[in-house]
Amino acid sequence: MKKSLTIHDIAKIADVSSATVSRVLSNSSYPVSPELRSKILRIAKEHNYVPNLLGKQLKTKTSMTIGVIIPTITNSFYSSVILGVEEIARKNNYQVLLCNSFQNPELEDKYIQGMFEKQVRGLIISSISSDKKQLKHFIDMGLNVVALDQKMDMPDVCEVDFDYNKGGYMATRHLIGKGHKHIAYVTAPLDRPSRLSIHNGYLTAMREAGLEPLVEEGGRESYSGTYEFENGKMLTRRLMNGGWRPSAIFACNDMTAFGVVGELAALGLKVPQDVSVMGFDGIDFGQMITPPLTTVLQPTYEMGRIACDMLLDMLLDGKKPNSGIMLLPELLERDSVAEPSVGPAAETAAGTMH
Amino acid sequence: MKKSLTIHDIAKIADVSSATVSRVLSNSSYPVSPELRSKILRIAKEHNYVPNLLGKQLKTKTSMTIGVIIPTITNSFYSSVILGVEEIARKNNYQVLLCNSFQNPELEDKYIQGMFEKQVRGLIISSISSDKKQLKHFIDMGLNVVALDQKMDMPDVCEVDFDYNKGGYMATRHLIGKGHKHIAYVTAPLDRPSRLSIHNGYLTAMREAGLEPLVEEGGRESYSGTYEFENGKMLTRRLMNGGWRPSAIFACNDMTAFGVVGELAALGLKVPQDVSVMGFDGIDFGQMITPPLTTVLQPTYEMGRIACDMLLDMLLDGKKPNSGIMLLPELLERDSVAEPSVGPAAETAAGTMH
DNA sequence: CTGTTAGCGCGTTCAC
DNA sequence: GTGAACGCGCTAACAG
Repeated sequence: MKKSLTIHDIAKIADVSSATVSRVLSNSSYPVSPELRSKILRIAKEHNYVPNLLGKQLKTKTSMTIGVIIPTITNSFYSSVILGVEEIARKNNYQVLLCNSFQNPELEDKYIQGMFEKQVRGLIISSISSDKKQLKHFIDMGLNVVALDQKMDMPDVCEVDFDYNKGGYMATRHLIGKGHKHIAYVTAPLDRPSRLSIHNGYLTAMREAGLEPLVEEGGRESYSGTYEFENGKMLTRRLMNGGWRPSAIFACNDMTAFGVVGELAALGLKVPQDVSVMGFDGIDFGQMITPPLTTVLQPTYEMGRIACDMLLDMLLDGKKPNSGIMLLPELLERDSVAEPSVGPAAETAAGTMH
Repeated sequence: MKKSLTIHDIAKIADVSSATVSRVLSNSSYPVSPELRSKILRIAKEHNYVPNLLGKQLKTKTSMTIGVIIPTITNSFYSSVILGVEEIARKNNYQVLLCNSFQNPELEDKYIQGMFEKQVRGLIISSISSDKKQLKHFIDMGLNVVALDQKMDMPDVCEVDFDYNKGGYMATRHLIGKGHKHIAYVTAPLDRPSRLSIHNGYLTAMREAGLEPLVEEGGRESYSGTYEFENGKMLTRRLMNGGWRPSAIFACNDMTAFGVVGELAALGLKVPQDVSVMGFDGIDFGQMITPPLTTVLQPTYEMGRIACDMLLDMLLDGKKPNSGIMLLPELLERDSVAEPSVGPAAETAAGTMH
């Protein structure tokens, strides 16, 4: 195993001081004569010089890396966000330290500590931890934080948010606009701000239209990877066995909507002829099922890019950008929503109007 | 912004030397009297001491972080692998630096260089770069590498492999066992070892059974996120317009299979009654479509865990484990494959036998 | 323009 | 059992 060179080795070979070598190799603006510069550059290249950033970082107190903490990378929402984060990071010569917290607060804290020890001073986090004490402490010590997806409500923490409320409202309005009156909402547990907001949007739209809402809420979630899907199936079964048969079902996310579609098929019901289905998220897989899923698009990649941009602004300029940003939803109209048929479901609906 | 303490600050407060503080706080085996030990521990805790790992790493020449380079995290195959990698890393107090190469060799090289500069000495990589010169150099300099998914054929590089060949063979055998004679294989470009292997397994099984193979190969791929799906659709269209109508279609991966299923539906054909479809990968979404996809399971999470274990072995013991490991495929029987019907497709098949 | 020197925070000899 | 002193690789102040 070959030993790697230091600036001192290069200095010795070039017969100059290590300071000069440093000035050249670190692209310092400090003046160095063209001859020496090219000579040092040549020698460094010849010997495959690779700088040891630890030395540099120790001195300059900057580790060119940012941390990202998310629940789990296998959720395509987050993997897409990360792709955006990494793109911006790369363009600024930063690297990304990835952590999956599984929504475990202790793990989350441990990760933050570990990153701070490595002198990471920029963090993008989708946090669930209710106890912000530790994070607060690190922020005092110089950590810059951008919150993603989940609100933090902390001073000095920038947020990249998405208008879940409006998304829920838009989706419901779309269904109403198609003529639906019996619109059910199926959701994972309403224990997170984002879910509550979508739910709220749904309720608002229903109320506005003078329609009676019907919400089915799932049980405690697990990280099986198919929880959402199973939840969608289960809630649909419950829904269709109830007396109040919806002509449209709105799901809190696309994976849950897949479950809804699957269960509807199992019950012999056609989408969208018999029942319309609306998702939320806009993941790629939505267009791969039959029929392609009508849904609300959440600009995940863009969220990642923006979050990283904000973080780098904080890191470089030391200035805190406008406290936050709110991204807007967009309706992705595909084929899983249609006007209610004049079948039994619609007739029941008409019946309730008298 | 508060300033963080160093061991010297702690030493001053405790009225001892920084050496003693270091010995206590770094869990050194060096003997220190119990009184001093507890005193130092107490003071460190009271003052929220957080070690600066850069100093430690500079001294000990070990950065407790491993690098992972993959084509793109949005591919659920890789995100699942990474989850496994990170779990093992975390249990060993390592952290993960994530890079998406988009199969761009220059980006790949740049990332490797960047990591090496940060003193990362362990790398898990799914490389596409044909020019291994740079990597070879870094290995000489002390980089430990585990290749994932893509063979590297380099000495000193451990491989975690999957028996794609056998997987392709098993899938085809399964179809044959169900009574299919007209089995087509649709695939993304055969430009990667893994794809060639699956293809090979298919050919072998067909040849053994005295059946005529039919392969449809897609055009150059992009990273649109839905390339595989579109490719599956396109190839299916081409296939069903041809004279030789298959009773079963085997796709090189699940996403492509989704495209096959979707296009078949668009053509008015039912799966599996009219045409059977077999996927490859075993991603979670496979069970979320209708009908649930029969496929070959690739133990991605396990691959990640094993790769990371191997890497840590190399890193800690300095020893190179047995050069590689090969994971075996498993058939995941769901509902997209059935016996061929006695419809037109089967009759045509029978016809060719005479 | 160039070199000398002094740390960054930590671990580790080597004396005591 | 403890402390003083040195150095990991690099940058930045200062002097020339």
